[in-house]
Amino acid sequence: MDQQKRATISDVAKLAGVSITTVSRVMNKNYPVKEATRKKVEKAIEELEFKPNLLARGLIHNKTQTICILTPSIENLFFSEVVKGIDSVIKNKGYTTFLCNTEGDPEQEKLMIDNMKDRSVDGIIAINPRTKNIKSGYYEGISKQIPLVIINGYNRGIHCNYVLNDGEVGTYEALKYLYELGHRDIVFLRGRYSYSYDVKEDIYRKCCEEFKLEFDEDNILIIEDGNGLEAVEQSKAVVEKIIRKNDKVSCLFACNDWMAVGALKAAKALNISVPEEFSIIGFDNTIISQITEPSLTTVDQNMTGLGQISGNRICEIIRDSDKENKKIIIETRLIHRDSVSTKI
Amino acid sequence: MDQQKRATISDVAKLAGVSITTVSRVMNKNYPVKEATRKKVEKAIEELEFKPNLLARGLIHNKTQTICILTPSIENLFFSEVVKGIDSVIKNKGYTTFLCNTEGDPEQEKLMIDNMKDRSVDGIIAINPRTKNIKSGYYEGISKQIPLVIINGYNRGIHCNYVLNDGEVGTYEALKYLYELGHRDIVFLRGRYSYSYDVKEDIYRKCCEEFKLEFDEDNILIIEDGNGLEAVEQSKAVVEKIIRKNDKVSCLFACNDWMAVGALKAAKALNISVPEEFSIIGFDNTIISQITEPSLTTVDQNMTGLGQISGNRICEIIRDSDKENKKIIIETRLIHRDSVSTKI
DNA sequence: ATGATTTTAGAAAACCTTTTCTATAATAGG
DNA sequence: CCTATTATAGAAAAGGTTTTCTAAAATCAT
Repeated sequence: MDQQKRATISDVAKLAGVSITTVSRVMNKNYPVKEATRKKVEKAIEELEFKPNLLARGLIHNKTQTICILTPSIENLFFSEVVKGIDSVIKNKGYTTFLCNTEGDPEQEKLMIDNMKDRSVDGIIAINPRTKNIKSGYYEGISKQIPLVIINGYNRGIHCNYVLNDGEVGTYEALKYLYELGHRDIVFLRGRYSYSYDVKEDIYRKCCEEFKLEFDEDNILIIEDGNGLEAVEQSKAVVEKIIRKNDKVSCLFACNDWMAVGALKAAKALNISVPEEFSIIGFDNTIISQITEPSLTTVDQNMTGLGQISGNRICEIIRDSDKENKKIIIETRLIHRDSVSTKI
Repeated sequence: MDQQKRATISDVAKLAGVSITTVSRVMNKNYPVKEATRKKVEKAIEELEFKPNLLARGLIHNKTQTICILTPSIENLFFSEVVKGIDSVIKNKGYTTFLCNTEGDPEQEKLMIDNMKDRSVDGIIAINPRTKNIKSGYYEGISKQIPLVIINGYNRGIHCNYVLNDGEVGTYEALKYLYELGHRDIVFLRGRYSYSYDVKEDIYRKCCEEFKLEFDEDNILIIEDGNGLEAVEQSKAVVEKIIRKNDKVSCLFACNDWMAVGALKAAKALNISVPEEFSIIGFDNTIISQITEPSLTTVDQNMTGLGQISGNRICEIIRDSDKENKKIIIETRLIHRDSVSTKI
């Protein structure tokens, strides 16, 4: 490797016949320099292709123009869409992103944040961080040391900067929609381990009351893994079972699109047509909801927007350090596609 | 923000009553230190929760324990799967990843690499970089300055470290499979701008000769955007057109799963059943191939493996700098699902 | 022309480590 | 007991920048 040594500021100074101080001033335009001197220096900079060493700069300012994105799994459509949103805005502000995959492990989450502190990142955006670390106050502590934005991890009483989508309203509207189409026996399908599922189940229970539906605990289906093909398989299994068991059920609300796909596959396996005989609503509006046959009616979370807003927010926090914490809520929106029809 | 100042090495030295040199030696264990002194120092380190500043360290060694992953679009399933693979191996070797989204723009690609050089990353992994930058020799130049691995961008005569999947064999096997099932009029569907599509088209043309198929230039379909919903829409349009126009065609080979989904949708729109009346083979074996109805027969690229091998390779290159370039080829594998049947 | 003020530029300290070189203390060998 | 060697520790330089403080040069007012 012919690592031809990069020119340093003193190389430039020597070539231009000035001091390094002057070169620095020409680079940063933060102090007047006589026109003639500037020209000389600029010529030398050009000639040597001088680019300042960002590590040295970071060492002085204790700023690195880097932001860390913490995610449970980058290969999940939901997260990668959010990451894209974040990246698209902070890039324009001169930041570069460190990506940390925690694999959903609370301990790794902490280790990685430690690592990021050691690397002097300017801010951290944690996407769906583990509830455990939020509730324990860990994040609240971090938030006092370093600019932090938490996406989808709001906990009452824990003071941090949050950006989250309104899962409550989204769920309510989806359920109400089913109700208004005449459905009375609605299956609710969720994963076991996420705060967002708890919130949705809560709304489901409230809706049953509000709409005076005959509540049946068995209509709440729980699977273990909430994402990916595992979620599809598991959902398929439990949905097949409930349909076989209870022929009154005419529709299903799934906490995310994966689960909805599983439901779709269950219906297909039982030779039940969607949406004519069975309606399905998903959540997230990931790209898969447009690929299934029929396409999925689902609740849009505006994931890119979630990312963009978080990106802007972290920059704000970095800029004027100690403003008070904020909780920013992104609206959801029911997307009508082909997996829902009126109750016959 | 109560950025309580982190302890520095000299704080530790002062507290322990030794020189900073000694503290450094205790930290790095690269020089003998008397047991009693070590104890004192270790106690001080613990007490002050001292963690060395990685920027300062990087400045000296010109190593930062960071690796840059360059990708056209992280929200694309294919890329995010590869990223996950890379991340999983380099994490264990103490590296942290910078993520750069180029949005497929050759100029951004170069800017970001510049940025990464300024940040003194230890190595760069470029996933599906733009052909233009490879052919122009740009990457060959970079490769001489900094450890570099190119995933899926092999170009004969351009000397770099490559990791790639065997698109040629994968394509050949898929086409041969269709041929052996009795298909004689095979549509080929590709995107415009990627080298990997060129490779596949090449094989397609060779297969037509080898299998003595009646070659028809019109059976090569080209769409503009190769990925995501755009690819689905565009594919649907062109496939509908070709089926309408030429009723002999009985099957289609798509250069990736998105395009295959588009073909699936086209068939659906024309009320042609897959696979009974029309067979479709995709490429990549992304998760969507298991979600479509029917599920897609496709060529598996082992994306996680691609990532893992690239991660290991970059570490090797970083370690012993100037070994010769290597080209590592990952095998592909035809995955049989439900979108292909014998020609009736 | 002289002194006061403003421009412009450089020297040196600072940021936090690592590493080389030097010096002292401890041990061994005679 | 004295010298030669080894074990241990510190001072200082280096890495590349920014910034403060000081000094010289140029401008202005009188």
